[in-house]
Amino acid sequence: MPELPEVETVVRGLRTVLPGRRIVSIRLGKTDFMDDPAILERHLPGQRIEAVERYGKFVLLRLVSATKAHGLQSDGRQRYSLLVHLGMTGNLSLRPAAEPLRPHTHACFALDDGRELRYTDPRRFGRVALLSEDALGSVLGKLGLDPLETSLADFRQRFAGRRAMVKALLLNQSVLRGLGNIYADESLWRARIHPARHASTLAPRQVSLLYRSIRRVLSDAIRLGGSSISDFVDAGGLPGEFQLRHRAYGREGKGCFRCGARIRRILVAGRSSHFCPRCQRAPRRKH
DNA sequence: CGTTGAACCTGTTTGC
DNA sequence: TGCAAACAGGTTCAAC
Repeated sequence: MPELPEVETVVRGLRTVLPGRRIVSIRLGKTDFMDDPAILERHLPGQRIEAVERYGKFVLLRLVSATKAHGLQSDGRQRYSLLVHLGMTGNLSLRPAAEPLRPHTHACFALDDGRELRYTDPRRFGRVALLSEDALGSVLGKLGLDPLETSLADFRQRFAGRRAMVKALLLNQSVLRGLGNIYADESLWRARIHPARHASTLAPRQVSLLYRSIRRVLSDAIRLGGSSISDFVDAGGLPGEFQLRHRAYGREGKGCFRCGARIRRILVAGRSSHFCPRCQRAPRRKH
């Protein structure tokens, strides 16, 4: 579910409500996917949410201790950020505190306005962590470029000399941050590049087409509120609409929107990869 | 470096 | 119908 456009959609929804709110108490369910639940319980109550940000596929709540009169950590205590990764099935939503919990709700953060920020995640592939500035920096520092905030020149540089298959590179968060299986396939379809092409064999023209395709696909998807394949909903519970615009992902056996050939699905980099065998020519086999 | 497969965990869909 | 296998938006680690 959650790739860059879905996470951005969630963040935008949270941003309309959370900044300025104080976390008054928390309740945790299963905690095996959290870095350190005890730290959450000890330090989260009493924090005020200053800002909501997205970094790649991570949601970031910037916090400041609400016990101090002016919000500045004048006592020299650490500033914390709550880091949330939605994994495959994670969901953040804002609900009235009195509303019954949905199944698989593993964290409830009660706010000072009577609402709760709730984290739900059936598979528990997500991540929840309360991190100091330093710890946060070391997590985010491993990530690559944000495709929407990157120049063509920098994008090129990231691909230069890489022999890996282009699909593997697009999914690698230390190269680009935010793409996942859906948007990698959609971008490659748009750029007419086969997922198993080795990056170093792409012509400069193709690299720039890929760059533009990624940005177009991601910004269109953000505009439509992300893709809802089976269960993605935004912070208010509404589904996205970009799944109606998918051209490759999930369309195995159906006609290519450009040429009519049947979309195929193969395994590349260990992931299902959907592509048009006519528009996206297979790389010449090295012998 | 790059690739592959397994692992983490639960729910849904597909196939015999 | 029923049950097992396959599959799912992600990431990490070991082994080669």
